[in-house]
Amino acid sequence: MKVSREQVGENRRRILDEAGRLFRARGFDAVSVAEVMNAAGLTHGAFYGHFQSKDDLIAQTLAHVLATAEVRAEPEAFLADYLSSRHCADAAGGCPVAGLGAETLRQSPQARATMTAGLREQLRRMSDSAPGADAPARRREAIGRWSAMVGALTLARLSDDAALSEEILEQARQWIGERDAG
Amino acid sequence: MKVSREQVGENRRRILDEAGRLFRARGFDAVSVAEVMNAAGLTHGAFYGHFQSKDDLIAQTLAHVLATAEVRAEPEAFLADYLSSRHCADAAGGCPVAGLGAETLRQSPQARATMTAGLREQLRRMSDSAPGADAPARRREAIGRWSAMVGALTLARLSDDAALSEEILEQARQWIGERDAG
DNA sequence: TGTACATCAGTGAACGCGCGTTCACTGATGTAC
DNA sequence: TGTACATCAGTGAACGCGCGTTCACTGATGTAC
Repeated sequence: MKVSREQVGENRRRILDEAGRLFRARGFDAVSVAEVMNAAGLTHGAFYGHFQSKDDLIAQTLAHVLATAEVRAEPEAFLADYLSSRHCADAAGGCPVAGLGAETLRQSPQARATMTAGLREQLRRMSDSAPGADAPARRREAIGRWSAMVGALTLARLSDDAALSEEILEQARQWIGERDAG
Repeated sequence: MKVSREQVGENRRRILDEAGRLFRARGFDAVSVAEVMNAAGLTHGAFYGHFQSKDDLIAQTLAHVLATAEVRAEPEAFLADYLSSRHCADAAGGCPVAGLGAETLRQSPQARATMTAGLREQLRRMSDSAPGADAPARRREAIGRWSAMVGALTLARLSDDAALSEEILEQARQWIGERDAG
C-alpha cells in the first residue's frame, strides 16, 4: 500500500541506519538486501523503490554513516574514545574506516570516492587541531596519528585474546600520546 | 586419475599459493572455491580431497601466507618496504594483515586464532629490533609502529587518488621515522 | 625385474540453497472538483 | 469541507544464477607376487 511522504523519508533513513550497522558488523558481502530491509521493518520488494542496486545502497550507506558520525574536536578526547574498549567491541556503531576500509577498495568507484572524501575531511579536521610548528608539520601529524589509530583499532579487533587487545589499545594510546609530551 | 605423491603435495601447495593471492586481492567472500581450483590448474571436484570446507581453506591459507612471508630484520628497511608504492599497489602479494585483517575477525575461530598468532609473532620480532630503554618501552614502540604501518597502508590503498595515497605513504614513513631521530 | 590388481587423486555432472533482482498486484495517500 | 479517483510505496511470489558441496566414475600410481 501507498505510504505518506514523511513515512517514505523515514523508511529510507531507517534502511540506511540499519544497513550502516549491519555492514559495519558483518561486511558488505555477508549482509543481504532482504536482511537490511527486514531490519528496517520492510520487505525486500520495496528495496528497488529506494535504491538502484545493492552497490548503490553500499555507496549511499557509506555517505550516510560518514555524514552522521559525530566528531570530537579535542585530540586527546578523540584518541581516548577511538582506542577505547567500548569502540573496539562496538564495530556495528563504530568507525567505518576501520571496519570497512579494506573492503571498500574492492567496491564500486562511487563507494571508494565516498570513502576518499571522508578520509580527506578527517585529515583536514585533524590537521586543524594537531600540534606542530607549521601547516605541513600539522598535516604530517594528522596523517601519522590517523594511521596509527585506524591500525591499532584493526589489530585490537583482530586479536581473539582480550588481554592482547587491551594491551594494543593501551600501548598505542600511550605511544601516540607521547609525541605531544616529548 | 590418480596422481603421484609428490604431485599431490605440489597441487596442495599450489592451491594455497593461489588462494593466498586471490583472497588478498579480492577478499574471502568474493573468491569461489572453483576459482581457486582453476587458478591452481585443477577442477573444483578435487577440492574436498585437500580441504574439509571453504572455511578450512581460509584458515590454512592464512597460516600458509603468514609462514611463507619473508621478514626484514632492520626496522628502517622494513618500514620503507612496507610503506612503498609497490606494496600499496600489490595487495595480492602483500601483507595479509592489512589486506584481510578486518575481514578475518568475522571468519572461523581457527582463522582468527591463526591471525592472532601471526600478530604475536610480528610484535615479538619488532620488539627485538625496536629502539627503547627497556623491554616494555621496546614493546610499546613495536605496537605503535606496527599499528601506524598497517593503518597507513590501509588508508593509502583506500584512496582512489594516487597523489593522496603517495602523500599518506610518504608522510607516514617520515612521521614513524621521526621517533628514532627525536 | 615384470605382471596383475587394489588404491585413490582428480573429473565433471548434479544437488539444494540463498542471493540480487523483477513484477503484477494492493490499498492508503493526496489531489482535482 | 466532502467525495471520486489517479498515484505510487510497499507486498510477496517468482526468476535466473552462482555458490559450496556431493558423488559415481576414471585411469595413473604404487604395491604384492
